[in-house]
Amino acid sequence: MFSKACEYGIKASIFIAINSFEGKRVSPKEIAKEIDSPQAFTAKILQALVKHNIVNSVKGAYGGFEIDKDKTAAIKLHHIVNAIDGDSIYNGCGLGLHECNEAHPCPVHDKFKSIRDELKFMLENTSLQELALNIKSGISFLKV
Amino acid sequence: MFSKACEYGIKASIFIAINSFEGKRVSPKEIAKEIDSPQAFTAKILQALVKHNIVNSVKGAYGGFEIDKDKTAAIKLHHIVNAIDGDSIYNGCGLGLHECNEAHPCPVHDKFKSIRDELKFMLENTSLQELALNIKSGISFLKV
DNA sequence: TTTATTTCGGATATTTTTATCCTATTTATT
DNA sequence: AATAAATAGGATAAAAATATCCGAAATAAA
Repeated sequence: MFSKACEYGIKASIFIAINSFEGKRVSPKEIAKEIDSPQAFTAKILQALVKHNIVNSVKGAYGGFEIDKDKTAAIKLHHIVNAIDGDSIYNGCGLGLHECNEAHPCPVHDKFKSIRDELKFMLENTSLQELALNIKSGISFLKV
Repeated sequence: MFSKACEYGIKASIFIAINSFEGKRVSPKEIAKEIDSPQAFTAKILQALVKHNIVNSVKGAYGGFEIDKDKTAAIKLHHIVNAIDGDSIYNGCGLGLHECNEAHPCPVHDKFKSIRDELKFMLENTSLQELALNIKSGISFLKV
């Protein structure tokens, strides 16, 4: 579904959000430990998230990664997914046709339509805030 | 969503089915041309489909690949997808957790639930026969 | 039995994804 | 100004996915 990079990116964003609620910045090391991912690779993904203005980074001593508290409700899953994997999951053709639409559909175009739409809706309407709150309250988990 | 190999496998199966309706066997060369895929790689995928009893192969002169006419209605997309990609698309965790279920859900477990279920249902209830008939009648397309 | 045709399957190559390492740069503190 | 602590980013490595090549084996027809 998602690439590894994207999975790490989503989980990292959630962990950063949780800490930002409490005014804490976190390092790639802490993040990687908490989401069970390779540290250096995670750092690279964080760079991408910073470039896409999803995550904010502060260099130097006492620096780290953070997310503006007031932005977590506005940041939706699709922002993160788009930044890392692009939009092909819900916009691309299920069978890889270059041109696939109502007028020229691939064999599974119609079968996939509602699935793709539901996926897109979910990604566009799920906020980082709610995911972070669910982790915080022990409703869901970032690893194992 | 699916791997390239799986995309090719689905399209190849459809093309073979169409030809089998007319009692014709097809070669990797014809298949690759018709579904716009690399020939040798497609041949490898066909071997996998043969091993999984989805496609039948006949060696030697006048040989080629075919699918038992009477099996196309029973062959569902999930048979092909499972043979090539496994079941992780609809059974695996969306964020790659090793253990992800109602009791220990990942952050998107619930959000994905209906999407995964719908995808699974679709794959289990879409037959090769209907996909092949749609291609045959010009309703859908295998390439471009 | 020979020949032509065709799939099978092992070896290899290429590309993409995933992952690691090291140095440069930035910044707060002393 | 010096130092220590961080991220940034380029170079490289490893693994997986995608793709190609070629000889072996099987089979129908001549």
